[in-house]
Amino acid sequence: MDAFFAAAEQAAKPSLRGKPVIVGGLGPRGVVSTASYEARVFGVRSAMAMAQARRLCPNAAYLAPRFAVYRQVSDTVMGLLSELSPLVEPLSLDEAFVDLEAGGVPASPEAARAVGERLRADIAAATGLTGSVGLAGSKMLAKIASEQAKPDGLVLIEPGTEWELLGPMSVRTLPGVGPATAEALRRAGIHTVAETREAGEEELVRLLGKAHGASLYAMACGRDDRPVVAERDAKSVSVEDTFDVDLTDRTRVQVEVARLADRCVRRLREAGRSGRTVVLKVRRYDFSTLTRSETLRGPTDDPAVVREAAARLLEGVDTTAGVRLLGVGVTGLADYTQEDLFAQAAQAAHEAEEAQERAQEVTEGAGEAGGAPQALPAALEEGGEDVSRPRRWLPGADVRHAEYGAGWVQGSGVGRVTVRFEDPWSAPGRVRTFAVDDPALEPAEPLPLVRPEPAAGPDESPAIPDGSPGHDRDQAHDQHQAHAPDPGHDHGPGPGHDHGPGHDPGRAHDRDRGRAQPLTSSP
DNA sequence: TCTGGGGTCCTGCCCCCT
DNA sequence: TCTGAGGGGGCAGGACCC
Repeated sequence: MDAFFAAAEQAAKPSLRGKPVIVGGLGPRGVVSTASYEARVFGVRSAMAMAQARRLCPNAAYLAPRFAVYRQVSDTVMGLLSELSPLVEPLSLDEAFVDLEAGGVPASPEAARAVGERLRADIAAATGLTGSVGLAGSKMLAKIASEQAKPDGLVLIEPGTEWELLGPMSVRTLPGVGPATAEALRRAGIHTVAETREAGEEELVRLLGKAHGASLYAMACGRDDRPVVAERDAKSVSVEDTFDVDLTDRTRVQVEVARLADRCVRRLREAGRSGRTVVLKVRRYDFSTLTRSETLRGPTDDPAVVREAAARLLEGVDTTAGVRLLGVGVTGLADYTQEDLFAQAAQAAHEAEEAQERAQEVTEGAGEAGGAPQALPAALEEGGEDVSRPRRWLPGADVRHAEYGAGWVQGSGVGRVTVRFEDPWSAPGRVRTFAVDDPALEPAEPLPLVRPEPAAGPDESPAIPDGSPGHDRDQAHDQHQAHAPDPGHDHGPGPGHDHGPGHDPGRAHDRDRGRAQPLTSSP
Protein backbone atom coordinates (compact mmCIF):
# COMPACT_ATOMS: atom_id res chain seq x y z
CA MET A 1 0.00 0.00 0.00
CA ASP A 2 1.27 3.48 -0.83
CA ALA A 3 2.01 5.76 2.15
CA PHE A 4 -0.47 3.55 3.90
CA PHE A 5 -1.35 5.29 7.18
CA ALA A 6 -1.35 8.74 5.63
CA ALA A 7 -3.39 7.59 2.63
CA ALA A 8 -5.95 6.00 4.93
CA GLU A 9 -6.26 9.28 6.83
CA GLN A 10 -6.74 11.21 3.62
CA ALA A 11 -9.42 8.78 2.56
CA ALA A 12 -11.18 9.17 5.89
CA LYS A 13 -10.84 12.96 6.02
CA PRO A 14 -11.80 14.71 2.79
CA SER A 15 -10.33 18.03 3.90
CA LEU A 16 -6.85 16.44 3.94
CA ARG A 17 -6.84 15.11 0.39
CA GLY A 18 -4.03 16.59 -1.64
CA LYS A 19 -2.50 18.09 1.51
CA PRO A 20 0.60 17.07 3.47
CA VAL A 21 -0.39 14.58 6.16
CA ILE A 22 1.98 13.14 8.73
CA VAL A 23 1.02 10.22 10.95
CA GLY A 24 3.07 9.34 13.98
CA GLY A 25 3.71 9.91 17.66
CA LEU A 26 2.57 13.40 18.61
CA GLY A 27 4.38 13.69 21.93
CA PRO A 28 7.63 15.59 22.34
CA ARG A 29 9.56 12.43 21.46
CA GLY A 30 7.41 11.11 18.65
CA VAL A 31 8.65 9.97 15.28
CA VAL A 32 7.01 9.89 11.87
CA SER A 33 5.30 6.64 10.96
CA THR A 34 4.18 7.70 7.52
CA ALA A 35 4.27 10.91 5.54
CA SER A 36 1.92 11.44 2.62
CA TYR A 37 3.55 12.07 -0.74
CA GLU A 38 2.63 15.74 -0.40
CA ALA A 39 4.64 15.86 2.84
CA ARG A 40 7.59 13.97 1.36
CA VAL A 41 8.11 16.86 -1.03
CA PHE A 42 9.27 18.82 2.03
CA GLY A 43 11.78 16.12 2.96
CA VAL A 44 9.69 14.44 5.64
CA ARG A 45 10.45 10.72 5.93
CA SER A 46 9.44 7.74 8.01
CA ALA A 47 11.33 7.35 11.29
CA MET A 48 12.25 11.04 11.35
CA ALA A 49 11.84 12.85 14.66
CA MET A 50 8.46 14.54 14.68
CA ALA A 51 10.14 17.76 15.81
CA GLN A 52 12.22 17.78 12.65
CA ALA A 53 9.17 17.05 10.53
CA ARG A 54 7.40 20.03 12.07
CA ARG A 55 10.31 22.25 11.16
CA LEU A 56 10.38 20.97 7.59
CA CYS A 57 6.64 21.03 7.05
CA PRO A 58 4.91 23.19 9.63
CA ASN A 59 1.64 23.31 7.72
CA ALA A 60 1.04 19.59 7.52
CA ALA A 61 -1.75 17.87 9.40
CA TYR A 62 -0.20 15.89 12.24
CA LEU A 63 -2.25 12.89 13.28
CA ALA A 64 -1.98 10.06 15.77
CA PRO A 65 -2.21 6.64 14.16
CA ARG A 66 -5.57 4.84 14.21
CA PHE A 67 -4.48 1.23 14.08
CA ALA A 68 -8.00 -0.14 14.19
CA VAL A 69 -8.71 1.47 10.82
CA TYR A 70 -5.45 0.34 9.26
CA ARG A 71 -6.01 -3.20 10.50
CA GLN A 72 -9.46 -3.23 8.96
CA VAL A 73 -8.15 -2.10 5.58
CA SER A 74 -5.27 -4.53 5.89
CA ASP A 75 -7.66 -7.43 6.49
CA THR A 76 -9.57 -6.48 3.36
CA VAL A 77 -6.41 -6.35 1.26
CA MET A 78 -5.03 -9.58 2.68
CA GLY A 79 -8.39 -11.17 1.86
CA LEU A 80 -7.98 -10.13 -1.78
CA LEU A 81 -4.47 -11.58 -1.79
CA SER A 82 -5.64 -14.88 -0.41
CA GLU A 83 -8.00 -15.15 -3.37
CA LEU A 84 -4.92 -15.23 -5.59
CA SER A 85 -3.03 -17.94 -3.80
CA PRO A 86 -3.00 -20.04 -0.64
CA LEU A 87 0.57 -18.86 -0.05
CA VAL A 88 0.42 -15.31 1.30
CA GLU A 89 3.10 -14.00 3.64
CA PRO A 90 2.17 -10.72 5.32
CA LEU A 91 5.21 -8.63 6.24
CA SER A 92 3.29 -5.92 8.01
CA LEU A 93 -0.12 -4.29 7.86
CA ASP A 94 0.54 -2.91 4.40
CA GLU A 95 2.78 -5.39 2.64
CA ALA A 96 2.76 -9.07 1.73
CA PHE A 97 4.38 -11.61 -0.56
CA VAL A 98 2.12 -13.80 -2.68
CA ASP A 99 3.31 -16.96 -4.40
CA LEU A 100 1.35 -16.78 -7.63
CA GLU A 101 2.61 -20.11 -8.87
CA ALA A 102 1.03 -21.80 -5.85
CA GLY A 103 -2.19 -20.06 -6.84
CA GLY A 104 -2.13 -21.60 -10.28
CA VAL A 105 -1.24 -18.45 -12.19
CA PRO A 106 0.51 -19.44 -15.43
CA ALA A 107 4.23 -18.63 -15.26
CA SER A 108 4.22 -16.02 -17.98
CA PRO A 109 4.86 -12.30 -17.68
CA GLU A 110 1.54 -11.57 -19.38
CA ALA A 111 -0.48 -13.68 -16.98
CA ALA A 112 1.32 -12.25 -13.95
CA ARG A 113 0.83 -8.71 -15.17
CA ALA A 114 -2.87 -9.29 -15.71
CA VAL A 115 -3.28 -10.67 -12.20
CA GLY A 116 -1.34 -7.73 -10.75
CA GLU A 117 -3.40 -5.12 -12.54
CA ARG A 118 -6.64 -6.77 -11.55
CA LEU A 119 -5.46 -6.89 -7.96
CA ARG A 120 -4.67 -3.20 -7.97
CA ALA A 121 -8.11 -2.41 -9.29
CA ASP A 122 -9.73 -4.66 -6.71
CA ILE A 123 -7.79 -3.02 -3.89
CA ALA A 124 -8.80 0.42 -5.06
CA ALA A 125 -12.44 -0.60 -5.27
CA ALA A 126 -12.50 -2.35 -1.92
CA THR A 127 -10.51 0.16 0.11
CA GLY A 128 -10.42 3.44 -1.79
CA LEU A 129 -6.63 3.33 -1.49
CA THR A 130 -3.86 2.64 -3.96
CA GLY A 131 -1.36 -0.16 -3.78
CA SER A 132 1.68 -1.01 -5.85
CA VAL A 133 2.61 -4.40 -7.22
CA GLY A 134 6.05 -5.84 -7.88
CA LEU A 135 6.26 -9.02 -9.91
CA ALA A 136 9.38 -11.13 -10.16
CA GLY A 137 10.82 -14.57 -9.70
CA SER A 138 11.95 -14.09 -6.11
CA LYS A 139 10.96 -12.22 -2.98
CA MET A 140 13.92 -9.88 -3.14
CA LEU A 141 13.25 -8.87 -6.74
CA ALA A 142 9.51 -8.59 -6.23
CA LYS A 143 10.16 -6.25 -3.34
CA ILE A 144 12.55 -4.12 -5.35
CA ALA A 145 10.01 -4.04 -8.16
CA SER A 146 7.25 -2.89 -5.83
CA GLU A 147 9.45 -0.09 -4.52
CA GLN A 148 10.04 1.02 -8.08
CA ALA A 149 6.34 0.80 -8.80
CA LYS A 150 5.37 3.20 -6.00
CA PRO A 151 3.16 5.07 -5.94
CA ASP A 152 0.18 3.47 -7.61
CA GLY A 153 2.00 1.37 -10.18
CA LEU A 154 3.12 -2.06 -11.28
CA VAL A 155 6.60 -3.20 -12.21
CA LEU A 156 7.54 -6.60 -13.55
CA ILE A 157 11.13 -7.79 -13.62
CA GLU A 158 11.52 -10.12 -16.58
CA PRO A 159 13.51 -13.25 -15.86
CA GLY A 160 17.04 -12.87 -17.22
CA THR A 161 17.19 -9.12 -16.74
CA GLU A 162 18.00 -9.18 -13.01
CA TRP A 163 21.76 -9.01 -13.40
CA GLU A 164 21.89 -5.80 -15.40
CA LEU A 165 19.03 -4.27 -13.48
CA LEU A 166 20.63 -4.77 -10.06
CA GLY A 167 24.22 -3.95 -11.02
CA PRO A 168 24.14 -0.16 -10.86
CA MET A 169 21.85 0.01 -7.85
CA SER A 170 23.06 1.09 -4.40
CA VAL A 171 23.91 -1.67 -1.94
CA ARG A 172 21.19 -0.18 0.23
CA THR A 173 18.68 -1.64 -2.22
CA LEU A 174 19.50 -5.14 -1.06
CA PRO A 175 17.47 -6.47 1.86
CA GLY A 176 19.51 -6.63 5.04
CA VAL A 177 21.77 -3.72 4.13
CA GLY A 178 21.12 -0.89 6.54
CA PRO A 179 23.26 2.05 7.58
CA ALA A 180 25.89 -0.05 9.42
CA THR A 181 26.41 -2.62 6.68
CA ALA A 182 26.44 0.07 4.01
CA GLU A 183 29.14 1.92 5.94
CA ALA A 184 31.24 -1.22 6.36
CA LEU A 185 30.96 -1.86 2.62
CA ARG A 186 31.70 1.76 1.78
CA ARG A 187 34.93 1.58 3.75
CA ALA A 188 35.87 -1.37 1.58
CA GLY A 189 35.10 0.65 -1.53
CA ILE A 190 31.84 -1.15 -2.27
CA HIS A 191 28.91 1.08 -3.21
CA THR A 192 26.85 -0.74 -5.80
CA VAL A 193 25.38 -4.18 -6.21
CA ALA A 194 27.83 -4.88 -9.05
CA GLU A 195 30.78 -3.99 -6.80
CA THR A 196 29.32 -6.30 -4.15
CA ARG A 197 29.34 -9.15 -6.64
CA GLU A 198 32.87 -8.34 -7.73
CA ALA A 199 34.10 -8.39 -4.14
CA GLY A 200 33.27 -12.07 -3.98
CA GLU A 201 31.70 -14.15 -1.27
CA GLU A 202 34.90 -14.70 0.69
CA GLU A 203 35.60 -11.00 1.05
CA LEU A 204 32.00 -10.27 2.07
CA VAL A 205 32.12 -12.97 4.72
CA ARG A 206 35.35 -11.48 6.02
CA LEU A 207 33.76 -8.03 6.17
CA LEU A 208 30.33 -8.91 7.51
CA GLY A 209 30.47 -12.34 9.07
CA LYS A 210 29.40 -15.71 7.83
CA ALA A 211 25.64 -15.54 7.59
CA HIS A 212 25.35 -11.95 6.51
CA GLY A 213 28.22 -12.09 4.02
CA ALA A 214 27.04 -15.24 2.31
CA SER A 215 23.43 -14.13 2.01
CA LEU A 216 24.45 -10.70 0.75
CA TYR A 217 26.58 -12.25 -1.97
CA ALA A 218 23.69 -14.45 -3.07
CA MET A 219 21.31 -11.49 -3.15
CA ALA A 220 23.77 -9.39 -5.12
CA CYS A 221 23.89 -12.16 -7.70
CA GLY A 222 20.13 -12.14 -7.88
CA ARG A 223 19.91 -15.49 -6.13
CA ASP A 224 17.13 -15.64 -3.57
CA ASP A 225 15.31 -18.90 -3.06
CA ARG A 226 13.52 -17.99 0.16
CA PRO A 227 10.04 -19.46 -0.05
CA VAL A 228 6.84 -17.58 0.61
CA VAL A 229 5.77 -18.77 4.05
CA ALA A 230 2.20 -18.36 5.21
CA GLU A 231 1.43 -18.31 8.93
CA ARG A 232 4.52 -17.79 10.96
CA ASP A 233 4.23 -18.05 14.73
CA ALA A 234 5.48 -15.07 16.71
CA LYS A 235 8.66 -15.74 18.65
CA SER A 236 8.39 -12.97 21.18
CA VAL A 237 5.92 -10.50 22.62
CA SER A 238 6.99 -7.17 24.03
CA VAL A 239 5.72 -3.76 25.03
CA GLU A 240 7.65 -0.57 25.63
CA ASP A 241 7.01 3.07 26.41
CA THR A 242 9.08 6.15 25.82
CA PHE A 243 8.37 8.81 28.40
CA ASP A 244 7.82 12.44 27.56
CA VAL A 245 10.29 13.33 30.31
CA ASP A 246 13.09 11.10 31.61
CA LEU A 247 12.19 9.16 34.75
CA THR A 248 14.55 9.55 37.67
CA ASP A 249 12.40 8.49 40.59
CA ARG A 250 13.20 4.85 41.32
CA THR A 251 9.74 4.08 42.66
CA ARG A 252 8.13 5.46 39.54
CA VAL A 253 10.45 3.31 37.43
CA GLN A 254 9.41 0.24 39.41
CA VAL A 255 5.73 1.07 38.99
CA GLU A 256 6.14 1.50 35.24
CA VAL A 257 7.99 -1.78 34.88
CA ALA A 258 5.17 -3.56 36.73
CA ARG A 259 2.59 -1.93 34.45
CA LEU A 260 4.52 -2.92 31.35
CA ALA A 261 4.81 -6.49 32.63
CA ASP A 262 1.04 -6.64 33.04
CA ARG A 263 0.45 -5.21 29.58
CA CYS A 264 2.90 -7.67 28.10
CA VAL A 265 1.19 -10.62 29.76
CA ARG A 266 -2.20 -9.38 28.60
CA ARG A 267 -0.93 -9.47 25.01
CA LEU A 268 0.68 -12.83 25.59
CA ARG A 269 -2.58 -14.28 26.84
CA GLU A 270 -4.58 -12.77 24.02
CA ALA A 271 -2.29 -14.67 21.69
CA GLY A 272 -2.88 -17.82 23.71
CA ARG A 273 0.82 -18.21 24.41
CA SER A 274 3.14 -18.44 27.36
CA GLY A 275 6.84 -17.63 27.51
CA ARG A 276 9.93 -18.73 29.33
CA THR A 277 12.39 -15.82 29.12
CA VAL A 278 11.55 -12.39 30.51
CA VAL A 279 13.43 -9.42 29.05
CA LEU A 280 13.74 -5.97 30.56
CA LYS A 281 14.77 -3.13 28.30
CA VAL A 282 16.06 0.19 29.56
CA ARG A 283 16.99 3.15 27.40
CA ARG A 284 18.85 5.73 29.40
CA TYR A 285 18.88 9.50 29.21
CA ASP A 286 21.77 9.36 26.71
CA PHE A 287 19.92 6.90 24.42
CA SER A 288 22.21 4.04 25.40
CA THR A 289 20.09 0.91 25.59
CA LEU A 290 20.60 -2.20 27.65
CA THR A 291 18.62 -5.39 28.06
CA ARG A 292 18.58 -7.85 30.92
CA SER A 293 16.93 -11.22 30.66
CA GLU A 294 16.08 -14.12 32.89
CA THR A 295 15.01 -17.57 31.83
CA LEU A 296 12.46 -19.29 34.03
CA ARG A 297 12.25 -23.00 34.67
CA GLY A 298 9.19 -23.27 32.47
CA PRO A 299 6.93 -21.10 30.34
CA THR A 300 4.45 -18.86 32.11
CA ASP A 301 1.62 -16.46 31.36
CA ASP A 302 1.23 -15.48 34.97
CA PRO A 303 1.37 -11.70 35.43
CA ALA A 304 2.80 -11.99 38.92
CA VAL A 305 5.65 -14.20 37.73
CA VAL A 306 6.56 -11.88 34.87
CA ARG A 307 6.21 -8.81 37.07
CA GLU A 308 8.53 -10.31 39.68
CA ALA A 309 11.11 -11.38 37.13
CA ALA A 310 11.09 -7.92 35.57
CA ALA A 311 11.48 -6.35 39.02
CA ARG A 312 14.46 -8.61 39.77
CA LEU A 313 16.07 -7.65 36.49
CA LEU A 314 15.54 -3.99 37.26
CA GLU A 315 17.43 -4.39 40.52
CA GLY A 316 20.62 -4.84 38.55
CA VAL A 317 20.21 -1.62 36.55
CA ASP A 318 21.28 1.81 37.65
CA THR A 319 18.58 4.30 36.67
CA THR A 320 19.62 7.28 38.73
CA ALA A 321 20.75 9.39 35.80
CA GLY A 322 17.39 9.14 34.08
CA VAL A 323 15.45 6.69 31.94
CA ARG A 324 13.70 7.62 28.70
CA LEU A 325 12.27 4.21 27.78
CA LEU A 326 11.27 1.06 29.58
CA GLY A 327 10.20 -2.20 28.00
CA VAL A 328 9.19 -5.68 29.08
CA GLY A 329 9.14 -8.65 26.75
CA VAL A 330 8.76 -12.39 26.80
CA THR A 331 10.53 -14.81 24.46
CA GLY A 332 10.86 -18.55 24.27
CA LEU A 333 7.16 -18.77 23.54
CA ALA A 334 5.26 -21.97 24.04
CA ASP A 335 1.66 -22.93 23.53
CA TYR A 336 -0.63 -21.91 26.29
CA THR A 337 -1.37 -25.55 27.06
CA GLN A 338 2.12 -26.04 28.42
CA GLU A 339 1.35 -23.77 31.31
CA ASP A 340 2.21 -25.62 34.47
CA LEU A 341 -0.54 -26.71 36.76
CA PHE A 342 0.81 -24.98 39.79
CA ALA A 343 0.45 -21.57 38.20
CA GLN A 344 -3.06 -22.35 37.07
CA ALA A 345 -4.06 -23.30 40.57
CA ALA A 346 -2.64 -20.07 41.86
CA GLN A 347 -4.32 -18.01 39.17
CA ALA A 348 -7.37 -17.08 41.15
CA ALA A 349 -5.21 -15.57 43.83
CA HIS A 350 -3.28 -13.56 41.27
CA GLU A 351 -6.38 -12.22 39.66
CA ALA A 352 -7.55 -10.92 43.00
CA GLU A 353 -4.15 -9.32 43.33
CA GLU A 354 -4.46 -7.71 39.91
CA ALA A 355 -7.81 -6.23 40.78
CA GLN A 356 -6.26 -4.69 43.82
CA GLU A 357 -3.40 -3.31 41.72
CA ARG A 358 -5.83 -1.63 39.42
CA ALA A 359 -7.75 -0.05 42.26
CA GLN A 360 -4.45 1.29 43.50
CA GLU A 361 -3.48 2.65 40.10
CA VAL A 362 -6.63 4.71 39.90
CA THR A 363 -5.94 6.39 43.20
CA GLU A 364 -2.31 7.01 42.24
CA GLY A 365 -3.25 8.25 38.80
CA ALA A 366 -4.50 11.58 40.04
CA GLY A 367 -1.07 12.63 41.23
CA GLU A 368 0.72 11.68 38.08
CA ALA A 369 2.93 14.47 36.89
CA GLY A 370 4.60 14.90 33.51
CA GLY A 371 6.54 12.06 32.03
CA ALA A 372 3.54 9.95 31.22
CA PRO A 373 3.93 7.80 28.18
CA GLN A 374 1.70 8.82 25.35
CA ALA A 375 -1.44 8.42 27.37
CA LEU A 376 -3.67 5.69 26.12
CA PRO A 377 -7.09 6.86 25.22
CA ALA A 378 -8.61 6.54 28.67
CA ALA A 379 -11.43 4.44 27.29
CA LEU A 380 -8.97 1.84 26.04
CA GLU A 381 -7.41 0.93 29.34
CA GLU A 382 -10.28 -0.68 31.17
CA GLY A 383 -13.99 -0.55 30.59
CA GLY A 384 -14.67 2.21 33.06
CA GLU A 385 -13.77 5.79 32.41
CA ASP A 386 -11.08 7.22 34.63
CA VAL A 387 -12.81 10.12 36.24
CA SER A 388 -9.65 11.48 37.81
CA ARG A 389 -8.22 12.57 34.46
CA PRO A 390 -9.69 14.87 31.87
CA ARG A 391 -10.51 13.18 28.59
CA ARG A 392 -7.69 13.40 26.08
CA TRP A 393 -8.52 14.22 22.51
CA LEU A 394 -5.78 13.00 20.20
CA PRO A 395 -5.52 14.74 16.85
CA GLY A 396 -7.06 12.50 14.20
CA ALA A 397 -9.34 10.62 16.61
CA ASP A 398 -12.91 9.89 15.62
CA VAL A 399 -15.64 11.66 17.52
CA ARG A 400 -19.37 12.13 17.32
CA HIS A 401 -21.29 15.16 18.42
CA ALA A 402 -24.88 14.80 19.52
CA GLU A 403 -25.94 17.52 17.15
CA TYR A 404 -23.28 17.86 14.47
CA GLY A 405 -22.60 14.17 13.88
CA ALA A 406 -19.37 12.47 12.89
CA GLY A 407 -16.07 14.30 12.90
CA TRP A 408 -12.46 14.10 13.92
CA VAL A 409 -10.27 15.92 16.36
CA GLN A 410 -8.15 18.52 14.68
CA GLY A 411 -6.45 19.69 17.83
CA SER A 412 -6.95 20.33 21.48
CA GLY A 413 -5.50 22.36 24.28
CA VAL A 414 -6.27 25.02 26.88
CA GLY A 415 -9.49 23.27 27.79
CA ARG A 416 -10.87 23.18 24.28
CA VAL A 417 -11.04 20.72 21.46
CA THR A 418 -11.40 21.57 17.79
CA VAL A 419 -13.36 19.16 15.65
CA ARG A 420 -13.80 18.99 11.91
CA PHE A 421 -17.17 17.58 10.95
CA GLU A 422 -16.86 15.44 7.86
CA ASP A 423 -16.91 11.78 7.00
CA PRO A 424 -15.19 9.70 4.33
CA TRP A 425 -17.99 10.24 1.84
CA SER A 426 -18.79 13.88 2.44
CA ALA A 427 -17.36 17.06 1.03
CA PRO A 428 -14.68 18.69 3.17
CA GLY A 429 -16.37 19.73 6.37
CA ARG A 430 -16.08 22.67 8.70
CA VAL A 431 -14.48 23.16 12.05
CA ARG A 432 -16.03 23.85 15.46
CA THR A 433 -14.53 24.22 18.88
CA PHE A 434 -15.92 22.82 22.11
CA ALA A 435 -14.95 22.56 25.75
CA VAL A 436 -12.94 19.38 26.29
CA ASP A 437 -15.58 18.15 28.71
CA ASP A 438 -18.54 18.99 26.49
CA PRO A 439 -20.97 16.15 27.18
CA ALA A 440 -22.36 16.27 23.65
CA LEU A 441 -18.99 15.21 22.29
CA GLU A 442 -17.95 11.57 22.48
CA PRO A 443 -15.21 9.35 21.13
CA ALA A 444 -16.59 7.32 18.23
CA GLU A 445 -15.86 4.22 16.24
CA PRO A 446 -14.03 4.86 12.96
CA LEU A 447 -16.16 4.90 9.84
CA PRO A 448 -15.34 2.62 6.91
CA LEU A 449 -13.37 4.32 4.14
CA VAL A 450 -15.61 2.99 1.42
CA ARG A 451 -19.27 3.71 1.68
CA PRO A 452 -21.04 0.54 2.77
CA GLU A 453 -23.59 -0.97 0.43
CA PRO A 454 -27.04 0.47 1.11
CA ALA A 455 -29.07 -1.89 3.26
CA ALA A 456 -30.97 -4.42 1.23
CA GLY A 457 -34.56 -3.30 0.79
CA PRO A 458 -36.95 -1.66 -1.57
CA ASP A 459 -35.67 1.80 -0.69
CA GLU A 460 -32.26 2.16 -2.22
CA SER A 461 -31.47 5.56 -0.82
CA PRO A 462 -28.22 5.42 1.11
CA ALA A 463 -28.05 6.34 4.75
CA ILE A 464 -26.26 9.52 3.92
CA PRO A 465 -27.90 11.49 1.16
CA ASP A 466 -25.79 12.80 -1.64
CA GLY A 467 -24.58 16.31 -1.59
CA SER A 468 -23.39 18.06 1.49
CA PRO A 469 -26.03 17.67 4.14
CA GLY A 470 -26.58 21.29 4.68
CA HIS A 471 -23.88 23.72 5.51
CA ASP A 472 -26.65 26.27 5.48
CA ARG A 473 -28.36 24.52 8.28
CA ASP A 474 -25.13 24.43 10.25
CA GLN A 475 -24.71 28.09 9.67
CA ALA A 476 -28.11 28.71 11.20
CA HIS A 477 -27.07 26.87 14.27
CA ASP A 478 -23.97 28.99 14.49
CA GLN A 479 -26.06 32.07 14.70
CA HIS A 480 -27.99 30.64 17.56
CA GLN A 481 -25.21 29.17 19.52
CA ALA A 482 -22.15 31.25 18.94
CA HIS A 483 -22.86 33.13 22.11
CA ALA A 484 -24.37 30.43 24.18
CA PRO A 485 -23.43 31.06 27.75
CA ASP A 486 -20.85 28.77 29.20
CA PRO A 487 -22.65 26.93 31.90
CA GLY A 488 -20.74 26.33 35.07
CA HIS A 489 -18.65 23.23 35.18
CA ASP A 490 -19.74 20.31 37.16
CA HIS A 491 -16.67 18.39 38.08
CA GLY A 492 -18.42 15.80 40.08
CA PRO A 493 -19.61 13.27 37.56
CA GLY A 494 -21.42 11.20 40.12
CA PRO A 495 -23.03 7.87 39.55
CA GLY A 496 -25.40 7.88 36.68
CA HIS A 497 -23.46 10.51 34.80
CA ASP A 498 -23.15 9.49 31.22
CA HIS A 499 -22.23 10.92 27.89
CA GLY A 500 -25.22 9.70 26.02
CA PRO A 501 -26.96 11.89 23.51
CA GLY A 502 -29.77 14.13 24.51
CA HIS A 503 -27.82 16.63 26.53
CA ASP A 504 -28.51 20.27 26.10
CA PRO A 505 -26.82 21.19 22.83
CA GLY A 506 -26.55 24.74 24.10
CA ARG A 507 -23.45 23.64 25.94
CA ALA A 508 -21.65 23.49 22.66
CA HIS A 509 -19.96 26.78 22.11
CA ASP A 510 -18.48 27.60 18.81
CA ARG A 511 -15.91 30.28 19.16
CA ASP A 512 -14.07 29.82 15.93
CA ARG A 513 -16.81 30.96 13.59
CA GLY A 514 -15.40 28.52 11.10
CA ARG A 515 -12.15 30.38 10.56
CA ALA A 516 -9.76 30.76 13.42
CA GLN A 517 -8.01 27.58 14.41
CA PRO A 518 -5.81 28.51 17.29
CA LEU A 519 -4.56 25.05 18.12
CA THR A 520 -3.57 23.40 14.88
CA SER A 521 -3.16 25.02 11.57
CA SER A 522 -5.72 23.89 9.11
CA PRO A 523 -4.19 22.35 6.06
C1' DT B 1 13.37 19.92 20.74
C1' DC B 2 16.54 14.92 17.35
C1' DT B 3 15.90 9.64 17.58
C1' DG B 4 8.61 5.08 18.43
C1' DG B 5 7.05 0.45 18.85
C1' DG B 6 6.82 -4.11 17.36
C1' DG B 7 9.43 -7.53 15.78
C1' DT B 8 13.50 -10.98 13.62
C1' DC B 9 18.04 -12.69 13.16
C1' DC B 10 22.99 -12.96 14.08
C1' DT B 11 27.28 -12.78 16.80
C1' DG B 12 30.30 -13.20 20.64
C1' DC B 13 31.06 -14.58 25.16
C1' DC B 14 30.58 -17.45 29.16
C1' DC B 15 29.47 -21.51 31.45
C1' DC B 16 28.14 -26.16 31.92
C1' DC B 17 27.83 -30.75 30.33
C1' DT B 18 29.35 -34.67 27.83
C1' DT C 1 40.35 -39.77 37.91
C1' DC C 2 41.82 -35.98 35.20
C1' DT C 3 41.81 -33.20 31.00
C1' DG C 4 40.61 -30.97 26.73
C1' DA C 5 37.44 -30.24 22.89
C1' DG C 6 33.12 -29.23 21.31
C1' DG C 7 28.20 -28.44 21.61
C1' DG C 8 24.43 -26.05 23.44
C1' DG C 9 21.94 -22.86 26.32
C1' DG C 10 21.73 -18.39 28.36
C1' DC C 11 22.72 -13.75 27.98
C1' DA C 12 23.82 -9.12 25.96
C1' DG C 13 24.26 -6.26 22.19
C1' DG C 14 23.63 -4.81 17.54
C1' DA C 15 21.73 -4.56 12.82
C1' DC C 16 17.78 -4.50 10.27
C1' DC C 17 12.81 -4.26 8.81
C1' DC C 18 8.09 -1.97 8.55
